[in-house]
Amino acid sequence: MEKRNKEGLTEKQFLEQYNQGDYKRPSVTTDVLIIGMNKDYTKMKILLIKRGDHPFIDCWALPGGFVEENETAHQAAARELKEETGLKDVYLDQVYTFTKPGRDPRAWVITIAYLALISELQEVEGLDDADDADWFDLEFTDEEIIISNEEKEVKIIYSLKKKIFYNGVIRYENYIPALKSQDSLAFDHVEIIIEALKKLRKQIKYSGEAFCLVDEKFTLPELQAVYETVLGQKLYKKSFRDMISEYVVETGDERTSRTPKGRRCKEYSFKMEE
Amino acid sequence: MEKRNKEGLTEKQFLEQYNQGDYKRPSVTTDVLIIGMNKDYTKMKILLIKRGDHPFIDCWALPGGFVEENETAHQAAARELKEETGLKDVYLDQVYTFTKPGRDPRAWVITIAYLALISELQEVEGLDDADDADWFDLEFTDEEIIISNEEKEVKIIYSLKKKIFYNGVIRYENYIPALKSQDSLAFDHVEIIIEALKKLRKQIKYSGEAFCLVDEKFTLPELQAVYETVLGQKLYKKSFRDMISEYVVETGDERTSRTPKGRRCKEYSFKMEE
DNA sequence: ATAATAGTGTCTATCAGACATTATCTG
DNA sequence: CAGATAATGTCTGATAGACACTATTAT
Repeated sequence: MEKRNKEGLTEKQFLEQYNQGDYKRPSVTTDVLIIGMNKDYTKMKILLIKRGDHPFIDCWALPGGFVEENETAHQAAARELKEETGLKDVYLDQVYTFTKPGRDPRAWVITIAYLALISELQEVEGLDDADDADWFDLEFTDEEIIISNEEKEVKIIYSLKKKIFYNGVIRYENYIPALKSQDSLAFDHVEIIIEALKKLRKQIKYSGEAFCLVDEKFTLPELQAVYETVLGQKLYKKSFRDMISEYVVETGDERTSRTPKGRRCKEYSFKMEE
Repeated sequence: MEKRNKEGLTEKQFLEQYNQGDYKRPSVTTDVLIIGMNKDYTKMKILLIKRGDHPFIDCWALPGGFVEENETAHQAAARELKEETGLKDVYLDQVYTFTKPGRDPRAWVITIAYLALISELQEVEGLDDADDADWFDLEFTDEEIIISNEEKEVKIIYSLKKKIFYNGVIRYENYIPALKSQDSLAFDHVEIIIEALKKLRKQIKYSGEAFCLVDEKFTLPELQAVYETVLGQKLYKKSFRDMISEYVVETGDERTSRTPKGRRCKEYSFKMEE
């Protein structure tokens, strides 16, 4: 015996007569922060595309696109990642959903931000509505965030100010960015980058995110360089090696590290457990 | 000199002629998992409402509602929380955005899930499209998740199976729920509860979420009971007290703990730093 | 009075932080 | 050969885990 609602309709009847009403609906996009390392692991690289149309024409922005009805946001982000870099099956994680009214001057648009980590920078070029696409150096300290590409003579700088706010009785510190350069990022994309980096830094010590940023085979100086670059601080070599020793295994080979003054040393790979 | 796009339009002209196109857009809702503790801190309580219409008629669901154009999702969640419990200025945190196609049989709906923590259970009643609203006991172990209300004779049980999957080279364990009881939750709300609890458990040790679940003034046995109930495991008293000692301060008073066989002991409050 | 809880003391194992030492490689 | 990096040993301090002990309180 099927249940009926107050109007006496079965679920099937209800769904047939259902109409979505005239609630206003937002467009939903995903924006993807794609992070890789430069050749010697001293800097993070992020992929940006240059906008070819209003709004924020000529500004650099995170790659992104609309979520379609028959896919998850994760799939949309993976599709975007693949379109831009050709990569698939890489680390891709939901970061935060940004919903501030007015964040897109065209219309009501919310975006689900994703973080992708890749071990090798791919050649990229502008597509679709993008005039250009390229890898940028990313520096993130307590004082500022610098996104630059020397070749293209672009240097985007935001100064950061810590602001304390409360969630219930819990105290948080948040970075408030303020543009310092001529060049700027489109939309609220600085905030997306900040949130994604905060999350990456929080997780890299206890999850294995760093392993997504090195090659399949790596040396310990390389792996340590990745940790140090992402965290923005030096680590003690011995402590670092103790910490990661249970997650790595020697390949048996030796080679020269890609780190700045790297010399010949043992090569490792990620230890798959059980 | 204002920038013009390829059609020769200024930004102002562009925005005037812009139309959102016929991309299909989803409805966007927030669902809020509101967690409190029972009187003796031995169980978590969550607020559910009983659906009065299709789909999932007569099923219990998380309170939630549409995000409106002039507000953030956080504000929408706070509004929902206030409508249901009358509470404001409590802990409220974004958990995850759920976007699986078909998660709502009526239409394309994505939901931004929030977690709210409160220190005192409020009287609730059904409103709007809800026939009823009430607090449920929540038990969450590695094997199953049980949501029950004796008075209403409702007992919802999902068994949990751990599934391993990979994100890049990183290995994750996830719970896959399977309904075991007659009663069930609406939509994908079990998954929301699972995600929110996972996040709460991860954070409670290193952030101060537990302080949002006790009264302003509390005893250490009470605070420890909250940790143990949320984490689903016993903690050593001495280690626990060492761990939290820097975050609490004696009020000078003494009183009887609300824990099961609690006796008279010192009362504390949360230490606001600097 | 009894039994359980509240509150501390102590010991151990672990681990990050901090140097130091030796071996090895690059230029 | 010189001067770095690679790899490892050792010491210290902080801390979670694990017991044990005393004092206090509810019944």
